[in-house]
Amino acid sequence: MSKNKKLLLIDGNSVSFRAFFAMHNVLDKFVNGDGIHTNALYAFNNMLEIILKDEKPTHTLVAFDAGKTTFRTKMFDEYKGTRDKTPQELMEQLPLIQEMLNYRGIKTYQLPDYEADDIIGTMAHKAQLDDMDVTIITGDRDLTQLATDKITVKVNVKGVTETESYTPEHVKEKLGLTPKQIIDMKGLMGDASDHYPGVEKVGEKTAIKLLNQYGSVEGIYEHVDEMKKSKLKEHLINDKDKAFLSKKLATIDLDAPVSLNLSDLEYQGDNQEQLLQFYQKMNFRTFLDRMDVPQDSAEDLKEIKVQALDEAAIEKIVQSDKVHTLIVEGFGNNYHIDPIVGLLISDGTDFYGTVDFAILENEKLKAWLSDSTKEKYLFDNKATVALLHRYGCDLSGVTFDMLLVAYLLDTNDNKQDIGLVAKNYNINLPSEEEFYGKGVKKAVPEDENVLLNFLAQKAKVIFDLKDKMMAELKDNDQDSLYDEIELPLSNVLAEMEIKGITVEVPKLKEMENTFATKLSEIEQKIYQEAGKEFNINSPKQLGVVLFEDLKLPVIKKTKTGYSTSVDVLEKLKDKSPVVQMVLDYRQISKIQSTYVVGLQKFVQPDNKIHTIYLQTLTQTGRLSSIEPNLQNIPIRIDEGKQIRKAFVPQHKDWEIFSADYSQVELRVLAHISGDEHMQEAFNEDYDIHAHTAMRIFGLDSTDEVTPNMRRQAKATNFGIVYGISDYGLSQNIGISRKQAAAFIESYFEQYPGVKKYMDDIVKYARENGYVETIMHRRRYLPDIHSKNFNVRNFAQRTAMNTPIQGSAADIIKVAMINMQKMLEKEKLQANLLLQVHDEMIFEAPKSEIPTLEKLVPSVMDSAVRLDVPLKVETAHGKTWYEAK
DNA sequence: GTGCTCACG
DNA sequence: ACGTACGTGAGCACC
Repeated sequence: MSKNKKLLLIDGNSVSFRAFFAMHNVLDKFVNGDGIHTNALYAFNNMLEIILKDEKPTHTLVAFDAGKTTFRTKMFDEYKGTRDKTPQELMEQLPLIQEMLNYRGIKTYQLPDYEADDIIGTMAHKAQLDDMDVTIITGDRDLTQLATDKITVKVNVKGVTETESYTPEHVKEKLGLTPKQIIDMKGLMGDASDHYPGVEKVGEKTAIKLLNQYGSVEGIYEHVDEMKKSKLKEHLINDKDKAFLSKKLATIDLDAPVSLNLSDLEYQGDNQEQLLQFYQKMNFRTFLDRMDVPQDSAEDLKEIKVQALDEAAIEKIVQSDKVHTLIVEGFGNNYHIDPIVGLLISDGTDFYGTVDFAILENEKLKAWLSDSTKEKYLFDNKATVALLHRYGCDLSGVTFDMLLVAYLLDTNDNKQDIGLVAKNYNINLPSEEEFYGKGVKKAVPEDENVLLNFLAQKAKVIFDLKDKMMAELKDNDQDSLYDEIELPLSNVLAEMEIKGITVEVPKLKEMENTFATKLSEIEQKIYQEAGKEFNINSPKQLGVVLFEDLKLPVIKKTKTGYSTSVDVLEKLKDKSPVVQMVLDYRQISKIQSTYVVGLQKFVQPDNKIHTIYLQTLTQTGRLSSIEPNLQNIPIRIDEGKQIRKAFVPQHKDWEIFSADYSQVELRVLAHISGDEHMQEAFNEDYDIHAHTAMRIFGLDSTDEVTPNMRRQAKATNFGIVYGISDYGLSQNIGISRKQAAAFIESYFEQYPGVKKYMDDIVKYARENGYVETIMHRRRYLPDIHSKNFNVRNFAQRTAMNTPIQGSAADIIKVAMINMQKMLEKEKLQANLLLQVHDEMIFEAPKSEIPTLEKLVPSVMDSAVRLDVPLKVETAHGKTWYEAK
């Protein structure tokens, strides 16, 4: 009857579930005035707005599951038996979601004894008979069996705002099956998450193969007798009943006793008034903003009156006892060189701003900035300190750095953007990109009032969110991580960056010439061998030469062609002389472009490189270093290591001094796992890798350990820290997967505490949604609940690794802060210049080296108290090269 | 802008 | 059966 009618069907339970876990990391931020969590509600509504806009349905229905028992549990009482309980924080939101849907003019429905799937199947079927187009939105793939020419099934991917569309063509492309055959596939393979069995040893691959041959479960069993004798045939025969039962369980009912007519589903559109009240009750600012209704002006950020930051204003500021928020706005991402564009100071009531930096020469303002009794809030202390330093100002008295707090609360808030943080709290402040534009359009607004108003908005947001964020920090037991580690560290890092490390450019120039000659030599040889000239740096062109012209065997492929990575080339070394040449070329070319040439671009007129440490980026709590990255200067191969000869102390008669923690991650593991054998090894200061080798190879003494055994044990220790898999270990040390699995088993037998830690931490992550370090640094792991095997496994390995890597990061951060204090206290001239995850690099007068050799290890090994000792090794020399 | 490769811990 | 080591940044080719 109607070509242009369109029905939108949503699986309420599965989408709510996904919405909940997609925003699980912000669970505590989304709480309304009544203490009810609203994260799933928020994400669900966000998705709904996008879907309604895209689909423009005329009819809508959201189906929910009615209860625990269904006709399926009657057929098979373990159906969905082992499924985790729905979290309480989600349970309380389900009625709210239904309420909101009502206000949005969308019908909701549930039916005793039936799942949402069956309601959707039935209504989709009805609508199809009526010639309507149907779109189904769901969080899980079970519904894809419903796809037809008229019915499209869209499955949420990555959260809920993106979907993957399943049409019959798409199913064919992905699986090589028709949608209906998905039921047969599930019958054969079963479903782990719904907890019903299929045929033993039959997974997706086998199921698809069988169905391509025989069409359906019925078809398979008609021909099962004709199959060749095989394990598969045996399993099929043994599990015939299971296959048919599972197929039934997997089949969505298209004729459930649903008491709805299509006309009941007509989309009504929003009830503005009720929806408005509802959003207000839920504190949904973003949605209120979109509703285009007048708002409470007290909360409105749109216009803030900014007064001039002049001498009169400064007088008021310095006289005041109030806390002030300070915005020093840089433009560009390198605050060591890019310009400052604006300055704003506010006590929350008055906002004083200027774009004229002569004001920073004002002595009263200078004194106020450096006065530690004058309390200040800001966003990004390190950047602010660095910017002000360039104008001869010191900064002190900062107690709230919103950047650091946001990152500690959730390591995913690592975009260094105040607008993005504000959005997490439902406050509509433009992001840097939204305000300044991006790409070629990126620019400071011509009208300075526009800019100052933006800065005022930032200041206001900082005031508005400070209490809430600090309270969250306390709830998470992270206040001392912030007060005692991250905030003091930001000052230490600022000092290190500002100080910079001296580089001898002539030394780099000299290397550049040497390597250039070497490169062109190898280049010519490669061309000769290959019989043609080509770009060796192009993996594509290189692939053609190696695998087509020279016909070398293809070991690995990438998405786009042949892989030419080191591990592939290593295996092809003896097949053709050109392979070794390419390896040599690659090595030198990397050193040349990234380091010899690359680093020179960063040397400033003071002959120094000033890197930027990102303190709020990594998921584990480590630092990272950019522009340039000084944490990956070559050391493993000698040609590369030469680069370090260009890094020198800033004065004659000074030296570079370095100190690193020995096996800090394994010591952390020994501590947090409490494993007796591993702790003993460290307490007795044994060679840990040899000791591990002795244990896993069942030897009586470390004297029997061969170098190869030690090497393998070392790799296993690393693997353990990374959240081991037999495959990963086998690849790394070139043994079979079986052998690797045996190593791991033996390892866990010898170190049962480690095994227990691995099991417990994954369980902890599942129950709490996050893991934490010894200093309570948190990392949320929503993927721990993923249905996807790979995604879930990755999250599990992360759960194992993060507390280890993160605690090691905590430890060195404490050591850096203590070290800086100690240098000051002892009035040493030595400067802390660099940090490379487990080591600190200093420059110091030669005369101070003996002092440092005692002092630095003692500060580092006493940074925290673990159940095993920390061990520190030091070295020094004229250049960084010699300090190792 | 994305993918590949490779430098570090 | 699935396809894997953990955490980063930068240069180059190619679209």
